[in-house]
Amino acid sequence: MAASRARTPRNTLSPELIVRTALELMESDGTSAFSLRGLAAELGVGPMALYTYFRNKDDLYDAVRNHLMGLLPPVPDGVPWQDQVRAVCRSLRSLMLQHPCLAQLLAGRPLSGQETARVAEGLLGVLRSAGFGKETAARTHTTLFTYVLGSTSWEIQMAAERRDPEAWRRLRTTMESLSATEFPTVVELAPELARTTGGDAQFDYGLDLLITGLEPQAN
Amino acid sequence: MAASRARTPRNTLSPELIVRTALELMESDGTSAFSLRGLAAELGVGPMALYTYFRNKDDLYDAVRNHLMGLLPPVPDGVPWQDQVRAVCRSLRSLMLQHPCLAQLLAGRPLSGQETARVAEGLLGVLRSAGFGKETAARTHTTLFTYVLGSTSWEIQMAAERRDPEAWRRLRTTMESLSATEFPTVVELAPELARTTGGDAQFDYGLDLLITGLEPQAN
DNA sequence: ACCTGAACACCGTTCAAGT
DNA sequence: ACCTGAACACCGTTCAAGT
Repeated sequence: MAASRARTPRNTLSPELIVRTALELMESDGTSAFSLRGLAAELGVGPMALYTYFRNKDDLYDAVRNHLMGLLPPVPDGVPWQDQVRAVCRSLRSLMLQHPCLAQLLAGRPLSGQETARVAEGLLGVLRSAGFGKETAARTHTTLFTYVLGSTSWEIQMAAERRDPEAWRRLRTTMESLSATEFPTVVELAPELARTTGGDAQFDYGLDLLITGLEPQAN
Repeated sequence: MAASRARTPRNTLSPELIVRTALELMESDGTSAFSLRGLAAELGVGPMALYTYFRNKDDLYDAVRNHLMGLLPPVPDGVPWQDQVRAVCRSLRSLMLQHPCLAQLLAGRPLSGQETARVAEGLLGVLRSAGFGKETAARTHTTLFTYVLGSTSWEIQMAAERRDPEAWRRLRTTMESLSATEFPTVVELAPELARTTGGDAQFDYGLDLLITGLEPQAN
């Protein structure tokens, strides 16, 4: 909002500045409220100035996602493969929690860019070193990646819901209106369900289930 | 497209007709191309006619999701709990594959409606009968649900990518440009990775890992 | 190359009005 | 109640033009 009046002088724009500002905007106003026109206003330029650096909105989205994926830490060395897998999955999850727009950018856009390959490389390397076969390593990578994506996206979604009073009221209303004869188990487990929509313990529970299932596959 | 010229007479609209037409439109033209104005045109009415039945676009989205969730088959009886869990998860997955918009409707909208509770009831009932504790049953439900959501959304995304020539070309270019020294494992496992982005075998692999991990929890 | 300004073809939604 | 029509405040993107 700060610079939306002042005209930014020429040659001060750059891909990095645009990506950084886009990210800030997505985080302050929400991913769905993001627009190229709003970004241009924030940067103090006309909407068309952005087209010098990005071919279209999706191209910018890819750049933001690539930037975020570059922030992932390297895989830790010298620990059992189970802990390496845990570390990679937790890193991705906490990056998504820090930057909620990443959930939409990963799920809603086709794959591209070197940075996405870096996650795959880290995880696949761990699995291969642990003795997983080629096909099993690839399958395991997809399984772990989609588990992290799905569970963390859901967690972000539920957290957003809790902040939106209207959505939260509707959810409470639905839960309370559930007939105890038609939905006995949901009604009985309502408190437990409310407690297990997210958080580290919930994430680790599912992750440990997967890792336990994986152990026979290693040699 | 058929009725976009003719004026539909009064009192022929209904929530059911609107939801059904919306679903058809999302499946023929893609979820992202869907608009209230396009839906109204298809129904042969003005855009504002829809607001008699739905408070806004999100309200219509919820109705479409609720309609789809109502199509889920009941949990099979008289088989081991592992097979019941498998059946519930596979049902949800195949419903998502049949109606790709469901992925976006589940991930992008807050929870609401009785139909979403039906899935939870089915799965939680199975787990409780198998001897899972309250908290463990709730945790397991969230884990299984987010696994199905994440893996199937990813599969749908990858399938869409394969149909889009531009996206597909970019992905191939990225994969081929990966340096074999920086990304040795990704390059080595490229064929396996391409084969394991989706399909029944990939889905069941992850599901079986989870179920294997769950077995000690049952009594 | 870098950026502007006007214009096009869209959106969801509000408001006042008609039946 | 059911629906229309005009209007508002937006979009992403193209095109021609300026520096």
